[in-house]
Order: sequence, then C-alpha cells, then structure tokens
Amino acid sequence: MPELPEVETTRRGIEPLLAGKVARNMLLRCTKLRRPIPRSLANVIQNQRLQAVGRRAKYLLFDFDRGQLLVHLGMSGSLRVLNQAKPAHKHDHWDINFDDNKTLRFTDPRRFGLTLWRDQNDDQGSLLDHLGVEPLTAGFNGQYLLQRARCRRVNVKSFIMDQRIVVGVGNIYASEALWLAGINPKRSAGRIALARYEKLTKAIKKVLNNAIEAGGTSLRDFSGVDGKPGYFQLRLRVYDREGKACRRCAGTIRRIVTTGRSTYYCPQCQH
DNA sequence: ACATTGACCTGGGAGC
DNA sequence: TGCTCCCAGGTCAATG
Repeated sequence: MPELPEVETTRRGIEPLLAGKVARNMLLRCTKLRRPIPRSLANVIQNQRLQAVGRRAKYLLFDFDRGQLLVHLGMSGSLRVLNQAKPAHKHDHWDINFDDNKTLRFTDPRRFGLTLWRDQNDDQGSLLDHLGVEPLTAGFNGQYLLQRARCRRVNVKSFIMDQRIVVGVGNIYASEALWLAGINPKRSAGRIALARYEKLTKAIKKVLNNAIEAGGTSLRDFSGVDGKPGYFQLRLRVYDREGKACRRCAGTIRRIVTTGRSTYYCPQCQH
C-alpha cells in the first residue's frame, strides 16, 4: 500500500505526538511478519526514549537511546497513535506503550511489513545500503536518471520503481508521474533523452509533494496516524481509471500489465 | 549484470 | 448466501 507519501504522512503524524516520550513497554501479539520479530525486542525497547522519527525510502526509522527501530509497512501496513485502552483488532500485531497513555500500534493484514531493531551489535543496515537516491533531493535530476539508464532495456515504469535507482516511487505514483511527464510507460529506459528525464524527475517530485500535502492516497487500507484517510485518490489522473477520459487530451485511459503490475496510461498523449 | 517471474499473506469485490 | 477467481499501494529469491 504505502509509497513515499504515505510513509512520510505517517512519519509527520507520529513525530510530534511521540518524540521525546519514553517507551514503557511493548506488546507483541504476532511476530510473524516478513521476518520474524524477536521476542526479545520488547525487553530491548523498554524504558528507552524515542528521540526522533526519520524516514529513508519507504522505511520509518525510530531513533531510541541505544539503537533504531526500523519499520516497513509492506503492502497493507499502517501505524496509528491511540489511547492505550483502545481494544486491539485481528491484525494489530504490536503496540509500543509510551508515557501519557499513548500507544503506537502497528496493523498489517497481509504481514508483508517489517519490524526490526538495529544497534551497534546488530547492524542490519544492509537493508538500506543498496537503496538509490531520495526523489525529493537535488541529486535526483534528469542527468542522474539519464546516467543510470544507460544501456538499460527495461521499461521506464519498472525503472523508476526500482528502489536501487530512486526510492519511494511505487505503483500508483509511477503511473501518475509518467502521465504528467507525457512518457509512455512501456518505453525502454535507455531510449529516453535528457530533456524528457528532466521533465520526468520534475513530475515525480511534483506528484510526491502534492500527495504528501494531501495526506497520501487512501484506496483501501491506508489511513493517517489519526485514522483519517488521505485524499490524494481524488486527484489521481490515471491510476485505476481504465476506460475513462484522459484529463489532458481526447484519449481514453488504458490498463496494461508491465512486469506483473497494473499500469495505467493514455496512449494518445504519452509517447 | 540484467530482465522476468513467482512467492510471501489476507481480504474484498465481481461473477455465477 | 456461498463459492471461485482475480486483484491489491512491496520486496526478495530464483531463473534464464
């Protein structure tokens, strides 16, 4: 579910509520995520202060006194801040209870998410090591994409969803950005010129920034930390609009499958 | 090195 | 109502 805007929305929701508070205890209801959560995590985290909440790619990084909790929301994960008395539901896999009666609760029906602890003894940073550039930084520009795309025959949509190239762009925002840039998602990455890559990087930044501003996209599972949905789904131009009119030309939006994922585009104005 | 495919899970909606 | 099938916002390992 969550791409960069949803993860960033989550981060911005949590930080002001919980930064500076002390984790009093952790309740693990289900440890079977993409990797098993060690039962010892509950003891490790006890009485540590949460100093800051960061983000790298689609990972949330919770900085505690003696290490970092790394959380990935997978396809269907979400985090909420609640009062501790709130009863848990079926897919609420863990709670971290803080001072002031506040709980950080992780929910993930499909269990593709990830929760792991890193510190000096146990650095699982390799997960983050191979990640590409952050899309909302100056280093992400037309030159960068052009250089990384040299000789690449993969279609440009898969290319911009490749987290080793640029992070945070998932299936929804890839289609949206390619539409904005007027680029056909089936085009080979290596056959796009600099000017169009400049347009594409600007389109990606614009789509992601607009989605963050709207609190993310809520099609099914996603909601913000307060449980309220984002509203960027109202501003989607192509995603999930098969058969509908293009918002820019007289064309009709098509759905195709590229590298196993649904892809939406307008054949008339994307080349 | 690169491109493609399937596996991991559960739930919701469409169609019969 | 209930069954089957297909689909879903992500990653990772295995295959040519």
